[in-house]
Amino acid sequence: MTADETAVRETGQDFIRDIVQDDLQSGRHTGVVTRFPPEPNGYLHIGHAKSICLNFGIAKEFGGRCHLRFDDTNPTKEEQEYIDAIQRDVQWLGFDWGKHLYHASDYFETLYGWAEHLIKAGKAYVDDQSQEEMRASRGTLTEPGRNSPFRERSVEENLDLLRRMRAGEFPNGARVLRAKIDMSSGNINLRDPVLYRILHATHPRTGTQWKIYPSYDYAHGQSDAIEHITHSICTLEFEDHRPLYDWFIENLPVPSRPHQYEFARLNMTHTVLSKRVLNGLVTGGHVAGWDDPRMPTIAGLRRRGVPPEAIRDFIKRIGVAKANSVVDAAMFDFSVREALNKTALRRMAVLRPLKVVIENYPEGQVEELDAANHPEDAGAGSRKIKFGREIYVERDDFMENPPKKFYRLSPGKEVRLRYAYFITCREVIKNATGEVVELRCTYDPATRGGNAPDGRKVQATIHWVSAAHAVESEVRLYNPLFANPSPDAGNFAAELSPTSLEVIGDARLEPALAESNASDGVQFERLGYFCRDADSKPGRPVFNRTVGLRDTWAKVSAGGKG
RNA sequence: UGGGGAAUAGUUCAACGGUAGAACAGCGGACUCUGACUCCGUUAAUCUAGGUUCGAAUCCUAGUUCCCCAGCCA
Repeated sequence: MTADETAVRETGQDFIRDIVQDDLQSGRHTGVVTRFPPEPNGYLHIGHAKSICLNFGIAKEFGGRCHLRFDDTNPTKEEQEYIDAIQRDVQWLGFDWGKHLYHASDYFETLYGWAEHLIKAGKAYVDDQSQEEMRASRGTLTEPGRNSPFRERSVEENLDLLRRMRAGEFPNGARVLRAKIDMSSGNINLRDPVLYRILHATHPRTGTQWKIYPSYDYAHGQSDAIEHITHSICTLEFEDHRPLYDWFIENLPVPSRPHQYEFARLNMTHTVLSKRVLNGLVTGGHVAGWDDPRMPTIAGLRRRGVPPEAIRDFIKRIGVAKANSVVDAAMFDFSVREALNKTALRRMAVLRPLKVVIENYPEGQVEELDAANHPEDAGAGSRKIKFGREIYVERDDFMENPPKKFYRLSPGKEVRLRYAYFITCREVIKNATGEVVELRCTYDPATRGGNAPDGRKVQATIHWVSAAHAVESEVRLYNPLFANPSPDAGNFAAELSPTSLEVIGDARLEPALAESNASDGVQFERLGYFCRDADSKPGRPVFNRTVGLRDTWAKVSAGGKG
């Protein structure tokens, strides 16, 4: 290998980019054209994001282009709603197909013409066998299939039959057009695959114009060729379709010679990335819709507050290879936190309020304190927060009988109220059942703003909101849909986690949060990243937890090592 | 008993015959007006057995394990 080649190699990040690079370098292609080819039969999910980032990413990196092409060859499953949602999601992810929006249905006439071409070449025939007969004669994984009794029809008869199929003369399932390849092939895809089936259905784009529809295998590669796709990138399960892909390309007068490459699809712990299951979750009412924030759909992640750059970063981190794998969901959370940490403004919110009365603070007095919007970014500015005699703190930030490593509030202990004062817990008030309902504390006026002139330190800083000014809010805490890291997709309903959604009805927010209208993520200090949900009503905002902050204390306390 | 693929730290990827490296997770520490962030340190891997070679994760042979394929779905 020359030094020059070594230098080039270093920019390759995965085996597909290596192939693209080699093809460009060797002159096999002068430019790169890829495509993202969704079937509009469901919403896009994080697994599709991998393919989207790969296809659009490669096009961008190598100065080529990427088409968005709907693989709309099965009108019984496809809907306009999905077509619209897919475009919205790809755009939101940050990719632009420009004017290159296509549909396999754009090529129906050309594909049909090529079907007649195959018949005339003696390479396709109309089969009258029933579905059951075809299955029976296809053979098994270990036994070869048998030729159809209709395999040797004349060109004239085949042409006539195909034309009558197109004209709608036959009912669904009566006949199919098959390629004449090899019924004894070890590769079942080559045992005379179906090219066209009769489907009396309404297509979102072509309406009732067509009575026959091409199969995936017959449509996909030819669509690639028509669009001059150079690298047709798909997932592993299509690996043994490649010989068929190539067979069509070699036997048809196509305008270009695309090549198919396969990579391993994404799998993640605690979720299921299968359109069938996701569809089942929606139609079965297990979730609130395709954009339920617990869903791994792009729409769901967006509603949960995940920024598109976090998804792109995650996809970049997991890489591309041919080995099946399951990515730890913690890796996704990391990308989300990393993206949000940079941009999310800091705010204070108390999820589970515990009232605190500051006994030595003048009754009726209110003052304004400065709070940074982003401690690591002075450019984000600051805001005023109101402080008064009665405040709320987080119930989790108080323990009557704390273990040794509990730094927060407990009887006699002094802590800092973020951006405000040091307070010391003097008294614990309980109700009849023994539940702590209020804390009586004192504050040190000299610590205004959060620093003690005498230099004394406190172990903890806790968040708070002014009771008189706080806005009551609903906060939705999301946890994985499946507690099981590898749920059984075949039995997904039984696998659903009962704690995937926890709704808090009486959270208290600092007023600045009620004013926020944008969907930008905010950090509730010490709690996590949240975003305002569209269900918000005037005076009663609703927030979704996008992801919690890393919580070392939770780990320590859960381990009983306190 | 068919065809097509894949095996490297707990996880996901690198290493393209020449020192097995990163990220996430874990563990320990520093810093801190977020038990966050950041920083530092650290645990931890080539499926097995042969062979070729000065040298093998990489090449060869034989195994093992896992995944995909028998839709008129994609």
